[in-house]
Amino acid sequence: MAIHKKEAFTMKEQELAAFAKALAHPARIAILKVLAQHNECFCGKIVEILPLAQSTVSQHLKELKNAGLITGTVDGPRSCYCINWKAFEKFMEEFSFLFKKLKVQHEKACC
Amino acid sequence: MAIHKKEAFTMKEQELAAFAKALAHPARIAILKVLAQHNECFCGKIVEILPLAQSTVSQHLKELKNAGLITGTVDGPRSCYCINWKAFEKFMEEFSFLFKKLKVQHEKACC
DNA sequence: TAAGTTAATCGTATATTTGCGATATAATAT
DNA sequence: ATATTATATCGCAAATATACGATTAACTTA
Repeated sequence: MAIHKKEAFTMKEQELAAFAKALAHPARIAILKVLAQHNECFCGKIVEILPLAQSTVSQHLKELKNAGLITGTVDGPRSCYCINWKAFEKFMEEFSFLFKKLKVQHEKACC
Repeated sequence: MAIHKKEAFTMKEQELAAFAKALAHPARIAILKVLAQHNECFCGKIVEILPLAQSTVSQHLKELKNAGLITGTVDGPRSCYCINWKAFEKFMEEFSFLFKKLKVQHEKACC
């Protein structure tokens, strides 16, 4: 492909795509579930529950963190991860807004 | 990586991830916008608007179609693509449901 | 200080995605 | 029948993503 063309699209399109990408792997959705269900949400707990190696879980956590969906704070030798509900909600709203906007545009264009 | 472990997760997790994946590229979000804004939504129109080669657009359309987000019907020498609003709405609802479920679980776990 | 625990990072292998030109296919128009 | 048009598919190159073992870093405990 040579060069990625993501920068050719609008910031909003890129943002939405990045959010969707963070959720685009079942492991990351499963991790969010674990984080929601357990209050003390450190990496080892997730490794215990999911069928993935520690390094793999750590990598998925990093991606969720980069996307802003979770926060990670150092807690002694551990890292405590939590869902960033505000960011999560914001993204959900933006997707819902996109969907509604598309519907309105479609109605204008064809009906 | 040797082996993908997607099959180790629940069907629902895989479904949601697959939907997110379809939206995980700005080009595909841009394509959905074009489809919503134009009533006659064939491939050439999209190629005209987006800074991508025809084969690339065709590939993105294929992925959106595989994810069930759009339908494509042959219309003479062209293919007419339309957003599958029902499927789109269903997925939006499932994501919104996931989000709400996570919040409820989190409240039970920590408050 | 030494040993143990936890998680991040590195290195590597493999799979998938992205992108495009070229070609093939299918319908239309001349 | 031939040329034209529109799109799908093929083949390739390069970038990314996924997965894991090994190592490193950082903190805790004995």
